[in-house]
Amino acid sequence: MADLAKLAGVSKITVSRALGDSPLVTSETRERIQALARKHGYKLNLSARNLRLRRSHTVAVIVEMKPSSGRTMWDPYPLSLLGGISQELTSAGYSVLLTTRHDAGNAAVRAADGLILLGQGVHQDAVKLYDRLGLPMVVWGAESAHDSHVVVGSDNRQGGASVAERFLSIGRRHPVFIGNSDHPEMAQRLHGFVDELAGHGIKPLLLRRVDWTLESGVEAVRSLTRRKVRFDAIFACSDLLAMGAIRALVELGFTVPNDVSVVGYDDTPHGAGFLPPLSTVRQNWQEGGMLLARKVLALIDGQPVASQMLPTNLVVRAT
Amino acid sequence: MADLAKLAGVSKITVSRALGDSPLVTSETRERIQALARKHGYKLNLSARNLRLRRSHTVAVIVEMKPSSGRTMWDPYPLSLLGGISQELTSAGYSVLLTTRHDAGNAAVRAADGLILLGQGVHQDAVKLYDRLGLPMVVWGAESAHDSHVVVGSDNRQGGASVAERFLSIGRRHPVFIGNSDHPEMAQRLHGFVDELAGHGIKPLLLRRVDWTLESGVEAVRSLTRRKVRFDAIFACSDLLAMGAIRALVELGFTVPNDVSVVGYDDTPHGAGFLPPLSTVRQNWQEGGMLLARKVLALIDGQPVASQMLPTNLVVRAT
DNA sequence: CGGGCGAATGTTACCGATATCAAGACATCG
DNA sequence: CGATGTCTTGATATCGGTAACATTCGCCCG
Repeated sequence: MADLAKLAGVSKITVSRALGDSPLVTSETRERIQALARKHGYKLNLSARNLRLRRSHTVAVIVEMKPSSGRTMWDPYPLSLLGGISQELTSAGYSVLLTTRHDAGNAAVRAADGLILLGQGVHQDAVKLYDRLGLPMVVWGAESAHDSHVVVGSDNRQGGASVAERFLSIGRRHPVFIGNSDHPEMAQRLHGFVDELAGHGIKPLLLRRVDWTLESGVEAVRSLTRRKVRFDAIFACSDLLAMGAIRALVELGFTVPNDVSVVGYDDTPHGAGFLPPLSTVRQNWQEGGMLLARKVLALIDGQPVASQMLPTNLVVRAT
Repeated sequence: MADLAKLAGVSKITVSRALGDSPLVTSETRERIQALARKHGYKLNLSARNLRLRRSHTVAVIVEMKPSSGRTMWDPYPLSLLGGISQELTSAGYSVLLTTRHDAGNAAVRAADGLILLGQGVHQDAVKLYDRLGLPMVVWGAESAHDSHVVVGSDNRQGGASVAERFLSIGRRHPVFIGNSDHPEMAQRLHGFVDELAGHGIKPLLLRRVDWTLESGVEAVRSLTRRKVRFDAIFACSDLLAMGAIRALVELGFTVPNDVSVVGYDDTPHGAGFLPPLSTVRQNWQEGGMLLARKVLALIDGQPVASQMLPTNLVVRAT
């Protein structure tokens, strides 16, 4: 910047102002200096600016990823969520710092202007951990009554309710829920499901499964038949679970959807390609990401921000 | 740091040295100062350090994402790749800056110490664009003879060849390839496939499909039967294509794998849950990510670095 | 006993930007 | 015509670290 100043025959500060589109400089000098900057490939030094401005223009996104192997990040938090976040933040001039949960104390994270937490649903303690940093923070997941974070998520309650509605409307009377009610988001799906059914005097069977894997779905259905339970509809908390369930059903001689209706959750492309094509509840992740980003930015800006749930919609395919 | 210095009764620089584990300070003072820092919750200011050190300790990861909607990032570049990158970089003290292709000129990207490009396979021009920044750069994808970037990818050639081998070993003689040979990675899968078959005097039918969607797979198979082509094996370049193909085959009255063998690519969890479970070629993304990270770090370090292809392996399931 | 050497710590300058306050040029006004 | 105000630009200090060079001190050795 000093060099540019010399070239333009002005002082450093004038260059700074010109490049920052400050109204304090004549439009003439501004343009002259900007042209000069372009010509010489001048690059602003972000560290210097951040140092002086005492902010980092960075939002840290903390993703829950089991480190090596295990559950990959395939299922619950697809990249489109990250895509939405990234798109929105960078277009606001912010950088996106990606970290996993395990470098919590990371200096770079602490230096961020704001935090977005993804996939912390299971670990409320993790949320508290980051809370201590005292940074503007937005969490993806389910809203819970007794804590005060800003939460963005899809309306899991409504998602569950819409499945119940569908089951009722096609005459199903013995529904089963497969999922993990300890997980806040899943618990809400369950609540929506149960409440809607309760309105019609029906109480679903709850089948608790911790894993979201295919095998888990298979096993769930097998256990149902082992216990000789009567059922005609399954609401699985993820597409993978649903696919596992269908697989087991077919193996056991049931037909889908004639004997048993099955609905999954997430609307993964692979679910759509399943045979038969899976009915499922869709969440709009891209938009969720954009919303998350906008909320942190608002918080950083000091504006009041409220939690928000995005609507979901039931995609009825062949199951 | 100045405050800490006052508290400890030493100078700033001694504090700096103590916290940086420099051998220039007595272990006694070092520990005293470190304890003091912990006690008072001292936080290093990264901007200041980066400014002084003239480096950002940051690697930018540039991801090809269609902005709004369209193909989400589900299919080709799963999060586990990012996970591997992030894990490796942060444990080396680096930050991961996530950006999409569309904020190319981004000041933060230019300030990074290194670049990792993901999903640029289709856009060789994008690679050149970033090349101009003159930063250490590593690209995920297929190695091509006529450019000089450091490339990490999975061995698509070998992947294709292994499918061919399998087809031959089970007596298939009329194989079809579905994919987009303009895409470098896919082209190599095709080459591996074709070369291996050629060794046995067989020439596969090439069915060019640009999209990696389910519908595209369906359509591909329909066009085959419309043209009354004889075929007994399909190698699809993605699991989704394969699932679409199978779906169409079943609709058209073929049985899989009796009439037609089908193999996909990527080993997605959903492919494994498909009915019937999909045979596919697996790539180890997590490891790919870690390798990418290690290579950029080595480049930043000034060490010589070579491209590297990771082995793939064929997972034979029911198709 | 003084010069020399090494270990521990300190002084000063600097990285590259921006905020604050000051100053010069020029127009307006009583 | 001098006072006042507006517009544009500049000098200086500062953000929080670290490198280079300087200093102090104790010890060894001839």
